[in-house]
Amino acid sequence: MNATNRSHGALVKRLEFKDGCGPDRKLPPMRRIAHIDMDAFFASCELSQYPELRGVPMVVGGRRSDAPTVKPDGTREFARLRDYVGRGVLTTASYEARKFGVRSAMPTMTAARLAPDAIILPVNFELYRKHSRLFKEAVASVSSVIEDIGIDEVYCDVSMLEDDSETIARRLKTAVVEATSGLTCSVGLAPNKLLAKLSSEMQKPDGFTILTMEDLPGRVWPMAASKINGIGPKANERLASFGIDTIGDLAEREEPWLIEKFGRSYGAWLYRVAHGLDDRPVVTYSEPVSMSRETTFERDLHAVRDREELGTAFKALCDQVAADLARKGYVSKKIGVKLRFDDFKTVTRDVTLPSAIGDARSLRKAASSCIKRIDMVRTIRLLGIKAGTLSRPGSVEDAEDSAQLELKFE
DNA sequence: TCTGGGGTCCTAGGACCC
DNA sequence: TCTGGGGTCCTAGGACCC
Repeated sequence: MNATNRSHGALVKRLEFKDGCGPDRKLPPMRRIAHIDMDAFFASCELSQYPELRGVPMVVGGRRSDAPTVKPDGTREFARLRDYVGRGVLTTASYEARKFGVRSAMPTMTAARLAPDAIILPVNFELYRKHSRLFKEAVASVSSVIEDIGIDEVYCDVSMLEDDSETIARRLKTAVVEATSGLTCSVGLAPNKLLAKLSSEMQKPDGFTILTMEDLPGRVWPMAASKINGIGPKANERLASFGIDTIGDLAEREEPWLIEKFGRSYGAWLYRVAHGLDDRPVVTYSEPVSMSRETTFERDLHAVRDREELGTAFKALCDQVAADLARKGYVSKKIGVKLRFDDFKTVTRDVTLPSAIGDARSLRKAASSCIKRIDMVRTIRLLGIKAGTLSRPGSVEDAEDSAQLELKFE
Protein backbone atom coordinates (compact mmCIF):
# COMPACT_ATOMS: atom_id res chain seq x y z
CA MET A 1 0.00 0.00 0.00
CA ASN A 2 1.35 3.46 0.53
CA ALA A 3 2.79 5.73 3.13
CA THR A 4 0.34 8.60 3.26
CA ASN A 5 -3.02 7.04 2.66
CA ARG A 6 -4.09 6.14 6.16
CA SER A 7 -1.75 8.33 8.11
CA HIS A 8 -3.51 11.00 10.10
CA GLY A 9 -0.10 12.07 11.32
CA ALA A 10 1.03 12.94 7.82
CA LEU A 11 -2.27 14.65 7.13
CA VAL A 12 -1.93 16.86 10.16
CA LYS A 13 1.61 17.80 9.22
CA ARG A 14 0.58 18.90 5.75
CA LEU A 15 -2.36 20.88 7.04
CA GLU A 16 -0.07 22.71 9.42
CA PHE A 17 2.05 23.67 6.45
CA LYS A 18 -1.00 24.95 4.66
CA ASP A 19 -2.08 27.12 7.56
CA GLY A 20 1.42 28.46 8.04
CA CYS A 21 3.93 29.33 5.38
CA GLY A 22 5.12 25.91 4.20
CA PRO A 23 5.84 24.80 0.66
CA ASP A 24 2.36 23.30 0.11
CA ARG A 25 0.68 26.63 0.47
CA LYS A 26 -0.62 27.04 -3.04
CA LEU A 27 -2.90 24.11 -3.80
CA PRO A 28 -4.77 23.79 -7.08
CA PRO A 29 -8.00 25.79 -6.73
CA MET A 30 -10.40 22.90 -7.39
CA ARG A 31 -9.45 19.30 -6.80
CA ARG A 32 -11.72 16.49 -7.89
CA ILE A 33 -10.94 13.05 -6.55
CA ALA A 34 -12.81 9.87 -7.45
CA HIS A 35 -12.95 6.83 -5.21
CA ILE A 36 -13.86 3.68 -7.09
CA ASP A 37 -14.89 0.67 -5.06
CA MET A 38 -15.83 -2.67 -6.62
CA ASP A 39 -19.15 -4.16 -5.42
CA ALA A 40 -18.79 -7.37 -3.34
CA PHE A 41 -15.65 -7.90 -5.38
CA PHE A 42 -14.59 -11.49 -4.59
CA ALA A 43 -18.19 -12.73 -4.75
CA SER A 44 -18.73 -10.95 -8.07
CA CYS A 45 -15.57 -12.52 -9.53
CA GLU A 46 -16.85 -15.94 -8.49
CA LEU A 47 -20.25 -15.24 -10.06
CA SER A 48 -18.57 -14.47 -13.36
CA GLN A 49 -17.13 -18.00 -13.39
CA TYR A 50 -20.16 -19.73 -11.81
CA PRO A 51 -23.13 -17.86 -13.32
CA GLU A 52 -25.56 -20.47 -11.97
CA LEU A 53 -24.95 -18.93 -8.49
CA ARG A 54 -26.50 -15.62 -9.52
CA GLY A 55 -29.26 -14.72 -7.03
CA VAL A 56 -28.16 -17.44 -4.59
CA PRO A 57 -26.74 -16.59 -1.11
CA MET A 58 -23.01 -17.25 -1.36
CA VAL A 59 -19.88 -16.54 0.65
CA VAL A 60 -16.16 -16.68 -0.08
CA GLY A 61 -13.68 -17.85 2.52
CA GLY A 62 -13.62 -21.62 2.51
CA ARG A 63 -10.71 -24.01 2.27
CA ARG A 64 -9.52 -25.70 -0.89
CA SER A 65 -11.66 -28.72 -0.05
CA ASP A 66 -14.72 -26.49 -0.49
CA ALA A 67 -14.08 -26.15 -4.23
CA PRO A 68 -17.06 -27.25 -6.36
CA THR A 69 -17.01 -30.70 -7.90
CA VAL A 70 -18.37 -31.60 -11.33
CA LYS A 71 -21.03 -34.32 -11.34
CA PRO A 72 -21.27 -36.95 -14.11
CA ASP A 73 -24.08 -35.01 -15.81
CA GLY A 74 -21.79 -31.98 -16.10
CA THR A 75 -23.47 -29.78 -13.49
CA ARG A 76 -21.45 -28.47 -10.55
CA GLU A 77 -21.96 -29.35 -6.93
CA PHE A 78 -21.15 -26.68 -4.35
CA ALA A 79 -20.31 -26.91 -0.65
CA ARG A 80 -22.81 -25.49 1.83
CA LEU A 81 -21.98 -23.38 4.87
CA ARG A 82 -23.73 -25.91 7.15
CA ASP A 83 -21.07 -28.51 6.33
CA TYR A 84 -18.14 -26.25 7.16
CA VAL A 85 -15.82 -27.34 9.94
CA GLY A 86 -12.75 -25.58 11.25
CA ARG A 87 -11.34 -22.13 11.84
CA GLY A 88 -11.55 -19.06 9.74
CA VAL A 89 -13.51 -15.98 8.81
CA LEU A 90 -15.38 -15.00 5.67
CA THR A 91 -13.63 -12.85 3.10
CA THR A 92 -16.81 -11.73 1.31
CA ALA A 93 -20.54 -12.34 1.28
CA SER A 94 -22.78 -11.83 -1.76
CA TYR A 95 -25.63 -9.33 -1.36
CA GLU A 96 -28.09 -12.23 -1.11
CA ALA A 97 -26.09 -13.71 1.79
CA ARG A 98 -25.91 -10.30 3.50
CA LYS A 99 -29.69 -10.39 3.83
CA PHE A 100 -29.18 -13.13 6.44
CA GLY A 101 -26.89 -10.87 8.46
CA VAL A 102 -23.75 -12.49 7.10
CA ARG A 103 -20.79 -10.07 6.74
CA SER A 104 -17.20 -10.21 5.61
CA ALA A 105 -14.69 -10.83 8.43
CA MET A 106 -17.38 -12.78 10.32
CA PRO A 107 -16.26 -16.13 11.77
CA THR A 108 -17.36 -18.79 9.29
CA MET A 109 -19.00 -20.81 12.03
CA THR A 110 -21.16 -17.85 13.03
CA ALA A 111 -22.17 -17.34 9.41
CA ALA A 112 -23.07 -21.03 9.16
CA ARG A 113 -25.60 -20.54 11.93
CA LEU A 114 -27.17 -17.53 10.19
CA ALA A 115 -27.26 -18.93 6.66
CA PRO A 116 -26.67 -22.70 6.71
CA ASP A 117 -27.84 -23.15 3.11
CA ALA A 118 -25.53 -20.52 1.63
CA ILE A 119 -22.91 -21.74 -0.83
CA ILE A 120 -19.29 -21.47 0.33
CA LEU A 121 -16.38 -21.13 -2.07
CA PRO A 122 -12.63 -21.14 -1.41
CA VAL A 123 -10.72 -17.90 -2.04
CA ASN A 124 -9.19 -17.76 -5.51
CA PHE A 125 -6.72 -14.91 -5.47
CA GLU A 126 -5.46 -15.59 -8.96
CA LEU A 127 -8.95 -14.94 -10.32
CA TYR A 128 -9.37 -11.75 -8.27
CA ARG A 129 -5.97 -10.41 -9.30
CA LYS A 130 -6.91 -10.90 -12.94
CA HIS A 131 -10.13 -8.91 -12.58
CA SER A 132 -8.35 -6.36 -10.40
CA ARG A 133 -5.85 -5.66 -13.16
CA LEU A 134 -8.65 -5.22 -15.73
CA PHE A 135 -10.54 -2.89 -13.37
CA LYS A 136 -7.50 -0.71 -12.72
CA GLU A 137 -6.61 -0.54 -16.40
CA ALA A 138 -10.16 0.61 -17.10
CA VAL A 139 -9.88 3.40 -14.52
CA ALA A 140 -6.48 4.36 -15.98
CA SER A 141 -8.14 4.83 -19.36
CA VAL A 142 -10.07 7.72 -17.83
CA SER A 143 -7.26 9.23 -15.72
CA SER A 144 -3.82 7.75 -15.12
CA VAL A 145 -3.33 9.52 -11.76
CA ILE A 146 -4.31 6.49 -9.69
CA GLU A 147 -3.57 5.39 -6.16
CA ASP A 148 -3.82 1.68 -5.44
CA ILE A 149 -5.42 1.03 -2.07
CA GLY A 150 -6.19 -2.62 -2.28
CA ILE A 151 -7.29 -5.28 -4.71
CA ASP A 152 -10.75 -3.76 -5.24
CA GLU A 153 -10.33 -0.02 -4.59
CA VAL A 154 -8.53 2.97 -6.08
CA TYR A 155 -8.42 6.72 -5.77
CA CYS A 156 -8.19 8.59 -9.02
CA ASP A 157 -7.41 12.28 -9.45
CA VAL A 158 -9.68 13.66 -12.17
CA SER A 159 -8.99 17.36 -11.54
CA MET A 160 -7.49 17.82 -15.00
CA LEU A 161 -10.52 16.45 -16.88
CA GLU A 162 -12.86 18.98 -18.43
CA ASP A 163 -16.12 16.99 -18.28
CA ASP A 164 -18.61 17.66 -15.52
CA SER A 165 -18.54 15.35 -12.50
CA GLU A 166 -21.54 13.26 -13.48
CA THR A 167 -20.08 12.54 -16.91
CA ILE A 168 -16.78 11.47 -15.33
CA ALA A 169 -18.51 9.16 -12.83
CA ARG A 170 -20.51 7.53 -15.62
CA ARG A 171 -17.42 7.16 -17.80
CA LEU A 172 -15.56 5.42 -14.97
CA LYS A 173 -18.42 3.01 -14.33
CA THR A 174 -18.88 2.17 -18.01
CA ALA A 175 -15.16 1.60 -18.50
CA VAL A 176 -15.01 -0.79 -15.53
CA VAL A 177 -18.09 -2.81 -16.43
CA GLU A 178 -16.90 -3.23 -20.03
CA ALA A 179 -13.31 -4.15 -19.12
CA THR A 180 -14.35 -6.77 -16.56
CA SER A 181 -17.25 -8.19 -18.65
CA GLY A 182 -19.94 -7.20 -16.20
CA LEU A 183 -18.43 -6.40 -12.80
CA THR A 184 -19.96 -3.30 -11.25
CA CYS A 185 -18.44 -0.67 -9.01
CA SER A 186 -19.56 2.30 -6.96
CA VAL A 187 -18.03 5.71 -7.54
CA GLY A 188 -17.68 8.69 -5.23
CA LEU A 189 -16.54 12.04 -6.57
CA ALA A 190 -15.56 14.83 -4.20
CA PRO A 191 -13.01 17.59 -3.54
CA ASN A 192 -10.75 15.26 -1.53
CA LYS A 193 -10.01 11.63 -0.70
CA LEU A 194 -11.85 11.67 2.62
CA LEU A 195 -15.16 12.77 1.08
CA ALA A 196 -14.67 10.70 -2.07
CA LYS A 197 -14.31 7.57 0.05
CA LEU A 198 -17.40 8.42 2.11
CA SER A 199 -19.46 9.16 -0.98
CA SER A 200 -18.64 5.96 -2.89
CA GLU A 201 -20.42 4.09 -0.13
CA MET A 202 -23.60 6.15 -0.27
CA GLN A 203 -25.19 4.40 -3.24
CA LYS A 204 -23.90 0.88 -3.20
CA PRO A 205 -23.98 -1.29 -5.23
CA ASP A 206 -23.59 0.00 -8.77
CA GLY A 207 -24.16 3.67 -7.99
CA PHE A 208 -22.34 6.96 -7.95
CA THR A 209 -22.44 9.96 -5.64
CA ILE A 210 -21.09 13.44 -6.15
CA LEU A 211 -20.31 15.42 -3.03
CA THR A 212 -19.29 19.05 -2.60
CA MET A 213 -18.33 21.00 0.51
CA GLU A 214 -21.88 22.41 0.59
CA ASP A 215 -23.19 18.86 1.15
CA LEU A 216 -21.32 18.54 4.43
CA PRO A 217 -24.16 19.44 6.88
CA GLY A 218 -26.94 17.76 4.92
CA ARG A 219 -25.32 14.54 3.74
CA VAL A 220 -22.09 13.91 5.66
CA TRP A 221 -22.82 15.00 9.20
CA PRO A 222 -25.71 12.53 9.64
CA MET A 223 -23.33 9.63 8.91
CA ALA A 224 -21.86 7.47 11.70
CA ALA A 225 -18.42 8.65 12.80
CA SER A 226 -17.14 5.10 12.32
CA LYS A 227 -17.65 5.50 8.55
CA ILE A 228 -14.54 7.65 8.49
CA ASN A 229 -11.39 5.86 7.44
CA GLY A 230 -9.20 5.95 10.54
CA ILE A 231 -11.95 5.78 13.16
CA GLY A 232 -11.91 2.11 14.07
CA PRO A 233 -13.68 0.13 16.81
CA LYS A 234 -11.53 1.51 19.67
CA ALA A 235 -11.75 5.17 18.73
CA ASN A 236 -15.45 4.77 18.00
CA GLU A 237 -16.10 3.35 21.43
CA ARG A 238 -14.21 6.20 23.04
CA LEU A 239 -16.17 8.75 20.98
CA ALA A 240 -19.45 7.07 21.89
CA SER A 241 -18.57 7.36 25.57
CA PHE A 242 -18.66 11.16 25.06
CA GLY A 243 -21.98 10.93 23.24
CA ILE A 244 -20.38 11.35 19.82
CA ASP A 245 -22.03 9.00 17.35
CA THR A 246 -22.26 10.89 14.06
CA ILE A 247 -19.76 12.96 12.12
CA GLY A 248 -21.97 15.93 12.95
CA ASP A 249 -21.61 15.22 16.69
CA LEU A 250 -17.87 15.31 16.14
CA ALA A 251 -18.07 18.59 14.22
CA GLU A 252 -19.81 20.24 17.18
CA ARG A 253 -16.75 19.76 19.40
CA GLU A 254 -14.06 22.40 19.64
CA GLU A 255 -10.58 21.49 18.48
CA PRO A 256 -8.91 22.04 21.89
CA TRP A 257 -11.42 19.69 23.51
CA LEU A 258 -10.69 16.96 20.94
CA ILE A 259 -6.94 17.45 21.41
CA GLU A 260 -7.32 17.24 25.17
CA LYS A 261 -9.25 13.97 24.94
CA PHE A 262 -7.54 12.30 21.97
CA GLY A 263 -4.03 13.73 21.86
CA ARG A 264 -2.37 16.35 19.72
CA SER A 265 -2.13 14.39 16.54
CA TYR A 266 -5.31 12.32 16.57
CA GLY A 267 -7.43 15.10 18.12
CA ALA A 268 -6.43 17.64 15.49
CA TRP A 269 -7.06 15.07 12.80
CA LEU A 270 -10.56 14.31 14.16
CA TYR A 271 -11.40 18.00 14.10
CA ARG A 272 -10.38 18.32 10.46
CA VAL A 273 -12.10 15.24 9.12
CA ALA A 274 -15.32 16.24 10.88
CA HIS A 275 -15.20 19.44 8.80
CA GLY A 276 -14.49 17.55 5.59
CA LEU A 277 -10.88 18.75 5.39
CA ASP A 278 -8.23 16.55 3.81
CA ASP A 279 -5.53 17.59 1.37
CA ARG A 280 -3.64 14.32 1.01
CA PRO A 281 -2.54 13.94 -2.59
CA VAL A 282 -3.27 10.90 -4.75
CA VAL A 283 -0.02 8.95 -4.45
CA THR A 284 0.67 7.02 -7.62
CA TYR A 285 3.70 5.06 -6.43
CA SER A 286 5.03 3.75 -3.12
CA GLU A 287 7.74 1.30 -2.09
CA PRO A 288 6.78 -1.69 0.09
CA VAL A 289 7.77 -1.45 3.76
CA SER A 290 7.53 -5.09 4.75
CA MET A 291 6.59 -8.55 3.48
CA SER A 292 5.19 -11.26 5.70
CA ARG A 293 3.56 -14.66 5.76
CA GLU A 294 1.57 -16.19 8.56
CA THR A 295 -0.60 -19.21 9.19
CA THR A 296 -3.25 -20.20 11.71
CA PHE A 297 -3.10 -23.87 12.60
CA GLU A 298 -6.08 -26.20 12.41
CA ARG A 299 -5.50 -26.93 16.10
CA ASP A 300 -3.36 -25.19 18.70
CA LEU A 301 0.17 -26.59 18.77
CA HIS A 302 2.38 -27.31 21.77
CA ALA A 303 5.91 -25.90 21.59
CA VAL A 304 7.48 -29.22 22.62
CA ARG A 305 4.96 -31.94 21.82
CA ASP A 306 4.24 -30.55 18.34
CA ARG A 307 7.81 -29.55 17.65
CA GLU A 308 7.92 -31.30 14.29
CA GLU A 309 4.73 -29.75 12.96
CA LEU A 310 5.84 -26.31 14.14
CA GLY A 311 9.25 -26.79 12.52
CA THR A 312 7.69 -27.71 9.21
CA ALA A 313 5.42 -24.66 9.27
CA PHE A 314 8.30 -22.42 10.31
CA LYS A 315 10.47 -23.55 7.43
CA ALA A 316 7.62 -23.23 4.93
CA LEU A 317 6.89 -19.64 6.05
CA CYS A 318 10.58 -18.66 5.81
CA ASP A 319 10.75 -20.20 2.34
CA GLN A 320 7.66 -18.24 1.28
CA VAL A 321 8.99 -14.91 2.57
CA ALA A 322 12.35 -15.57 0.89
CA ALA A 323 10.56 -16.37 -2.36
CA ASP A 324 8.42 -13.21 -2.07
CA LEU A 325 11.53 -11.08 -1.49
CA ALA A 326 13.32 -12.66 -4.45
CA ARG A 327 10.34 -12.34 -6.77
CA LYS A 328 9.84 -8.66 -5.97
CA GLY A 329 13.58 -7.94 -5.85
CA TYR A 330 14.12 -6.88 -2.23
CA VAL A 331 16.40 -7.74 0.67
CA SER A 332 15.60 -7.11 4.33
CA LYS A 333 17.51 -5.89 7.38
CA LYS A 334 14.82 -6.58 9.96
CA ILE A 335 13.45 -10.08 10.48
CA GLY A 336 10.60 -10.71 12.87
CA VAL A 337 8.34 -13.46 14.13
CA LYS A 338 4.78 -13.34 15.39
CA LEU A 339 3.09 -15.83 17.66
CA ARG A 340 -0.52 -15.96 18.71
CA PHE A 341 -1.33 -18.11 21.72
CA ASP A 342 -4.55 -20.04 22.32
CA ASP A 343 -5.89 -17.12 24.41
CA PHE A 344 -5.43 -14.88 21.34
CA LYS A 345 -2.61 -12.93 22.96
CA THR A 346 -0.10 -11.95 20.29
CA VAL A 347 3.62 -11.44 20.80
CA THR A 348 6.28 -10.29 18.34
CA ARG A 349 10.06 -10.33 18.40
CA ASP A 350 12.33 -8.86 15.77
CA VAL A 351 16.00 -8.37 15.13
CA THR A 352 17.90 -5.84 13.05
CA LEU A 353 20.77 -7.44 11.16
CA PRO A 354 24.12 -5.83 10.35
CA SER A 355 23.38 -6.22 6.63
CA ALA A 356 20.36 -7.02 4.50
CA ILE A 357 19.55 -10.62 3.64
CA GLY A 358 17.01 -12.39 1.48
CA ASP A 359 17.84 -16.11 1.31
CA ALA A 360 15.78 -18.67 3.21
CA ARG A 361 18.70 -19.94 5.29
CA SER A 362 19.67 -16.53 6.73
CA LEU A 363 16.00 -15.80 7.26
CA ARG A 364 15.52 -19.00 9.24
CA LYS A 365 18.61 -18.25 11.34
CA ALA A 366 17.42 -14.75 12.22
CA ALA A 367 13.83 -15.83 12.82
CA SER A 368 14.78 -18.73 15.09
CA SER A 369 16.91 -16.38 17.19
CA CYS A 370 13.74 -14.33 17.67
CA ILE A 371 11.61 -17.34 18.58
CA LYS A 372 14.12 -18.34 21.26
CA ARG A 373 13.34 -15.06 23.05
CA ILE A 374 9.65 -15.92 23.47
CA ASP A 375 8.38 -17.58 26.61
CA MET A 376 6.18 -20.45 25.42
CA VAL A 377 3.56 -20.23 28.13
CA ARG A 378 0.59 -21.55 26.17
CA THR A 379 -0.18 -23.55 23.04
CA ILE A 380 0.27 -21.77 19.75
CA ARG A 381 -2.52 -20.77 17.41
CA LEU A 382 -0.64 -18.74 14.80
CA LEU A 383 2.91 -18.41 13.54
CA GLY A 384 4.15 -15.62 11.26
CA ILE A 385 7.44 -14.50 9.71
CA LYS A 386 8.08 -10.95 8.57
CA ALA A 387 10.82 -9.14 6.67
CA GLY A 388 11.02 -5.37 7.20
CA THR A 389 13.36 -2.45 6.41
CA LEU A 390 13.48 -3.45 2.76
CA SER A 391 15.97 -2.30 0.15
CA ARG A 392 16.92 -3.37 -3.33
CA PRO A 393 20.08 -5.47 -3.48
CA GLY A 394 22.91 -3.30 -4.79
CA SER A 395 21.12 -0.06 -3.82
CA VAL A 396 22.80 2.78 -1.92
CA GLU A 397 21.52 1.56 1.47
CA ASP A 398 22.63 -1.96 0.73
CA ALA A 399 26.11 -0.81 -0.40
CA GLU A 400 26.50 1.37 2.70
CA ASP A 401 25.78 -1.57 4.95
CA SER A 402 28.29 -3.72 3.13
CA ALA A 403 30.94 -0.98 3.37
CA GLN A 404 30.34 -0.66 7.11
CA LEU A 405 30.80 -4.38 7.49
CA GLU A 406 34.06 -4.37 5.56
CA LEU A 407 35.42 -1.61 7.76
CA LYS A 408 34.64 -3.67 10.83
CA PHE A 409 36.58 -6.64 9.53
CA GLU A 410 39.70 -4.72 8.52
C1' DT B 1 -19.55 -23.79 17.36
C1' DC B 2 -15.63 -17.19 18.06
C1' DT B 3 -11.99 -14.38 15.99
C1' DG B 4 -7.73 -15.04 8.43
C1' DG B 5 -3.89 -12.95 6.15
C1' DG B 6 -1.27 -9.13 4.40
C1' DG B 7 -0.25 -4.69 5.10
C1' DT B 8 0.76 0.65 7.14
C1' DC B 9 1.51 3.83 10.70
C1' DC B 10 1.97 5.50 15.60
C1' DT B 11 3.61 5.39 20.35
C1' DA B 12 6.66 4.77 24.01
C1' DG B 13 10.68 3.40 26.54
C1' DG B 14 15.58 2.49 26.61
C1' DA B 15 20.26 2.79 24.65
C1' DC B 16 23.59 5.65 22.94
C1' DC B 17 25.79 9.78 21.17
C1' DC B 18 26.73 14.70 21.10
C1' DT C 1 30.74 15.77 40.25
C1' DC C 2 26.23 16.77 38.90
C1' DT C 3 22.90 17.84 35.66
C1' DG C 4 20.69 18.81 31.15
C1' DG C 5 18.65 18.27 26.55
C1' DG C 6 18.05 16.67 21.63
C1' DG C 7 18.36 13.25 18.05
C1' DT C 8 18.32 8.66 16.32
C1' DC C 9 18.01 3.78 16.41
C1' DC C 10 15.96 -0.35 18.19
C1' DT C 11 12.18 -3.07 19.98
C1' DA C 12 7.28 -4.36 21.30
C1' DG C 13 2.69 -3.59 21.07
C1' DG C 14 -1.47 -1.88 19.16
C1' DA C 15 -4.93 0.57 16.08
C1' DC C 16 -6.57 0.42 11.73
C1' DC C 17 -7.51 -0.93 6.78
C1' DC C 18 -8.73 -4.16 2.81
